[in-house]
Amino acid sequence: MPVQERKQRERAERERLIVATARELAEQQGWDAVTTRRLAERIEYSQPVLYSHFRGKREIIGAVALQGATEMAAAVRAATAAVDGPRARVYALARAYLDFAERNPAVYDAIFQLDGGLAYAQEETPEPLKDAFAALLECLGEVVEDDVAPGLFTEVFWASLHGVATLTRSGRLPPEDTEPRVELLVDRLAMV
Amino acid sequence: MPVQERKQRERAERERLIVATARELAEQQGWDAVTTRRLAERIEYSQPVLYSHFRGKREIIGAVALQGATEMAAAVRAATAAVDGPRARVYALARAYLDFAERNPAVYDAIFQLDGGLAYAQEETPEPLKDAFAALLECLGEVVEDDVAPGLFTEVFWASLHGVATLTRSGRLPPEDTEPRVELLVDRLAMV
DNA sequence: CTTGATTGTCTAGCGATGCTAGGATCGGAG
DNA sequence: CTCCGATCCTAGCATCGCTAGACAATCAAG
Repeated sequence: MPVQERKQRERAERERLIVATARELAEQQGWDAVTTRRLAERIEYSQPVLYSHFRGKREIIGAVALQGATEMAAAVRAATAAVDGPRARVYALARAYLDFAERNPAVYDAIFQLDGGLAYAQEETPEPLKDAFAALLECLGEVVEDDVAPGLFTEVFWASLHGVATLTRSGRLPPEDTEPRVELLVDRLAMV
Repeated sequence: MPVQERKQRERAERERLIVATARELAEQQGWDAVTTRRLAERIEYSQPVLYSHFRGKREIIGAVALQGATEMAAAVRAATAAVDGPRARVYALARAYLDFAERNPAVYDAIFQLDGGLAYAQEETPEPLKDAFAALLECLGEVVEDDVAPGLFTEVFWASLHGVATLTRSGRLPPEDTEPRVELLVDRLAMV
């Protein structure tokens, strides 16, 4: 009975469309503009269809976050893989992280600021989130001394980048000096 | 004609009441629960009265932010004043900052996360915000080498604390290890 | 003391929001 | 051909931020 399979395929396809459209709309006009009505209109279905895929707006944000986390992990790995030397890799990581945040502000918010109903820092944390953290740890583990736990070091480094990213984007830090900030951060935190 | 003065006093008093009530409600149930209706009900006036004091909800958040920034500056100065040694002062500052964020999450959000319509990092930035930054700078300027600008250093240190504070409170960092994170941060960033 | 205007406050309502109930419509199975 | 179940939509609920316009209280002038 391949008819059911086709329906399942179409359903999965529509779900991807919802997530992609929500993401697009959020990047264009911010998450506040992502209303269930507008979203439904853009995918050319009625509102209740959204609720047959997701429990609510939160879960849609969560879906965008998972997609974004996967991309961010890939971006970080790509940026660090091409670089020689642990310290230089950390620089590349920091720049790639902030670059991702700047280029995909809505996705970054979905992952790190908004409530997408996801579990963080737990066993049941979704794989993409774990993997994004792992991508950071792979690189940062190389520049941590023996007496410091790599996980702890990664958390601190990540938090610092997160602070720079969010404060800059909300206008609380002047954007011009991002580069020297990153240099200072890497110089001090990464002690080979 | 002291009757007008009395009215002005009463008006100012009511404005304080609005800000205090908004803050209280936000700390109790989160900023989402601070609706104009609920707020009006609590101060025992009708909704439009709020709009005779503030342009809208944003400005109310902004007012809470300014009040909070003043308190935070005082908290930081009080925590650092009682400590001997520049490095120990930096520890005290970091703990005081994170403590303030944990004890006043809604106020912290008003200052550093939400949009209160305030200008940051500019000339027309309100005095309380400038002063809060100044409070950090006073302490951190003591542990910065000559070849690093104190302002830049303060920004980076602040951003790192902000990252730890926000990621912890949103459940993205496990709260148990905050203490070692702060130690690592201070050890690395503050190089006497 | 009585006007008239100004100031202050409230009731009621607008256009949105997230979300849901209940009816219509369409397809495959007997 | 008829039924039944899945699928989708219209319509609506409660709530949101915000505002217009009516009403009442207060004050200066006659």
